[in-house]
Amino acid sequence: MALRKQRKTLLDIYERLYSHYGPQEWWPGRTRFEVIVGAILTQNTAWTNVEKAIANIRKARLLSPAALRKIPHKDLARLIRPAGYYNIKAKRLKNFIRYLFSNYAGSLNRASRRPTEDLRKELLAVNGIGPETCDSILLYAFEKPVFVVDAYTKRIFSRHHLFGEKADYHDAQTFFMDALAHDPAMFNEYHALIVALGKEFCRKRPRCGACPLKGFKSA
DNA sequence: GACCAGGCACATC
DNA sequence: GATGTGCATGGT
Repeated sequence: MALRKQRKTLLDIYERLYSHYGPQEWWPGRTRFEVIVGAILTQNTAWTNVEKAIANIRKARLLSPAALRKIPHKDLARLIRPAGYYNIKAKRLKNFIRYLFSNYAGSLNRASRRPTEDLRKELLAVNGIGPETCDSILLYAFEKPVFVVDAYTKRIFSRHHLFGEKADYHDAQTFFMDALAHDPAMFNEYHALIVALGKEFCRKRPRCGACPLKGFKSA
């Protein structure tokens, strides 16, 4: 009963966002590998800065696991400079690459055949890949049915009292995954819509203005 | 010039 | 287990 209400609330919000923003066509990356690189580079960073970093890697013709494996840390750090935290992110990219080669011979296709739960555990064990980056990779690179929670999700849903202010990542994720069908395409669109809404209206300092969730009442 | 962005690991209490 | 801090560029 409570779950049905939760489901209706979540679907109502989804409908509002979808009719306001339309399809988001995420992730903005051309290949699986590019999606993963973006997922790491966008940690606490504006996407416009990530685009510059990825463009630099592409221009240097290094946007592949094998190429990034060979390039020295220092050179990689220089290329991704616009994305900020470039030293730590270069290390994180290298950590992922090392994992990919030692477990899957550098093949994302091989990795994608692994059961979701196993893949999730492995990714979380890579230093520099936390819950959001991990789930972004699972959903957007591997099309696994995993709901991605980010700062906007927590902010928006706690401000609307749909879950507590101190709900952690797993609490928030469970809120969606318990109530919704496990459909990767829908999870993809929902998270992307939340980010679209967040960017426009729900930054740290909210500016609700013409927010499509204005006046929203949960079921 | 302050504030913020599609986090994460690590130190300290 | 909770809370604080470093990591850094570029846009508003």
